[in-house]
Amino acid sequence: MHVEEQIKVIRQFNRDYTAEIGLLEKHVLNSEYTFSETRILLEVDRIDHCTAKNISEALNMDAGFVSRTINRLIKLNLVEKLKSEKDKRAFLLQTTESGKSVISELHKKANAQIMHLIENLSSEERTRVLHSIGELNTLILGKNSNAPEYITLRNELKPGDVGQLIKMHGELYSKECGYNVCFEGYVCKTFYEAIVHGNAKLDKYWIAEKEGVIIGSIAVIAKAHEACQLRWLLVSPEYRGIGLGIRLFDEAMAYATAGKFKSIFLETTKEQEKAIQLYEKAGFKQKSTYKIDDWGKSLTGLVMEKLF
Amino acid sequence: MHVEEQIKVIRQFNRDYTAEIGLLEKHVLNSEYTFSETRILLEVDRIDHCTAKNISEALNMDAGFVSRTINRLIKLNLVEKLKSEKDKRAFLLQTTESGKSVISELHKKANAQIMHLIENLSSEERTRVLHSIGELNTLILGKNSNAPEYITLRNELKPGDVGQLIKMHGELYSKECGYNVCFEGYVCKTFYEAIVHGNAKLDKYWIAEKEGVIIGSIAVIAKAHEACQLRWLLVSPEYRGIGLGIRLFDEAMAYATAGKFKSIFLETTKEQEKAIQLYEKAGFKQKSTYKIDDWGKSLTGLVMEKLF
DNA sequence: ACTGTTTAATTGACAATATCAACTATAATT
DNA sequence: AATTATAGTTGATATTGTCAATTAAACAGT
Repeated sequence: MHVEEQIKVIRQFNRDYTAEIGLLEKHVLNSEYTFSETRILLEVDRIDHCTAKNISEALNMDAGFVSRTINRLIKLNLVEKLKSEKDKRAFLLQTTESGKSVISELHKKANAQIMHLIENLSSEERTRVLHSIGELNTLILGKNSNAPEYITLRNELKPGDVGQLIKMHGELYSKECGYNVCFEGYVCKTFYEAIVHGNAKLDKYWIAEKEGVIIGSIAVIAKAHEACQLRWLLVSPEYRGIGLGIRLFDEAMAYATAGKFKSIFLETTKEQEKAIQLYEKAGFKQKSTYKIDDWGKSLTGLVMEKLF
Repeated sequence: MHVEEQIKVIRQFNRDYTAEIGLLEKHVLNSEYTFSETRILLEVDRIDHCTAKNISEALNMDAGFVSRTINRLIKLNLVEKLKSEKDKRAFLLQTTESGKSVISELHKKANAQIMHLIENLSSEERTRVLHSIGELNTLILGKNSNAPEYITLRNELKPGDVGQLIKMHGELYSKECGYNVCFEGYVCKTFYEAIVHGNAKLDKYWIAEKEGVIIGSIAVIAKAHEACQLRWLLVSPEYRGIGLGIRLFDEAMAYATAGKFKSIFLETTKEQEKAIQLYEKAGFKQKSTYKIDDWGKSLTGLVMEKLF
């Protein structure tokens, strides 16, 4: 799609979305108070130690208009002014009890509106909505919410997970290492063997998710002679540098060393210097190497092992 | 995430997004004409055989206000009224030459604004933006733009495609047929064999995409004795019923019968009655069956063949 | 063809919101 | 202490939103 087309699509969306949200807002704010009165009331409640300045900035409103409207709200007994100790020019604003009850009604109404918007969506579709919102938040609004607390780990594989992990491997190693589609085919083989011929009781997978989207993975797969293999350690580029890789690695190693296995090994390539450093720091030793020639460039495969 | 949290996230996004777009609009419409004048002018231009009624509906404006504003635009020589032949109460509105040039400037400004918004994004990130917008368009705004003209077919496999196709197979057959993760593992094997051990010259893949997102697939894979196998026919549920499956199938069959092969076969299960009908209509005959027991339920595999 | 009912557009009156500039009291800076 | 900046207020005015009444044409039913 050309840039011109992209811009057209975005502009159309902006028109439609703001129209839709505008309608919702209109309905919600359509109370016995005026539109601006309610907006300001909500803002006074939202902001702690709120001043008139805060409001005119937050809502992009003229200071004079805000001043007048606040004084109207005070007459209506929804808001009260407290003297600010720090700055005798300014007042601290807060909602009265009666204001709070008005607000609570408004929030109920607004929540009901949004609920109505998504009530016919399946939980899977709601996840898609939230993911898309997260994408636009980061990409368009420049808001990052990669806080670790939103990232969850789970152990069961859901339908589609395997494909998603293969996809991520394919895309990532193509972009960062220049591997071709043969590599992705090879990853398919590793998953096929683990899923279809693996040991359901001993094999363990960790999927790191944010808002329902996979952003990282690792697994411990049982092998002969009480050994196990560490596989598919992966963290999406956008989520690196927040300790997610270490977290996944630690989880996997904790399980591997918990008594069920006597050793662990992994396969990587000489290229992955940073990863090799991590593995060596954790006690892995380089054991053997082999040639890889069909991933688009000549590589040296590396087997690393740690005995418990 | 709880529904309450989801609603909170959505409401926050709505506030932020409308604020952002509002700012853009403000900047764009900040010309020598008033906000409403420009909005109405743009609408007159956008709508063919436009009447005042159309505008007050499209922009959700009071009919009286629209009437006054249009008459002002006429005085400014940006818009002109033509008598409507059909309805002598109404007038047809259209922009004058001078109106058109004003509009063209506005569009330039608006496009530049959006360009500015996305100029620092990589093409991959822009695709993510458009995909998210598409998602919100369907899920929130209820807009379906599944018109066939937006769907493109391509033949090369890009990094991540294989994983995405496996993911789609895993999710789809889990949802629609109740297959377990073993099925997804089996799909991995089929891709592994085709990608790593396939015949790059004879094998051919078709990927159906919409806005950069895969929505369907099919492939013809060369086999021994000048036979070939039809594989991975898949159409996302949201895009069924628009002939995409047939389109993919026809493409694949056209290639298979073009001289390079003497026969084609495919594997499916007895369960897939609709698909089997399609294949039989195209001349495939049921050839043999086999048992499948590890996909979460007992199934009868079916091989179908067509000789050319 | 006549009648009552809608409908597109207009107009008047007025309310709500937006914008600007002037002004007061206080804070911050030098 | 003088200057400059800031929070809030007030007045004037422009723009936008809302409602009800009016006109002329269209429409539906008899």
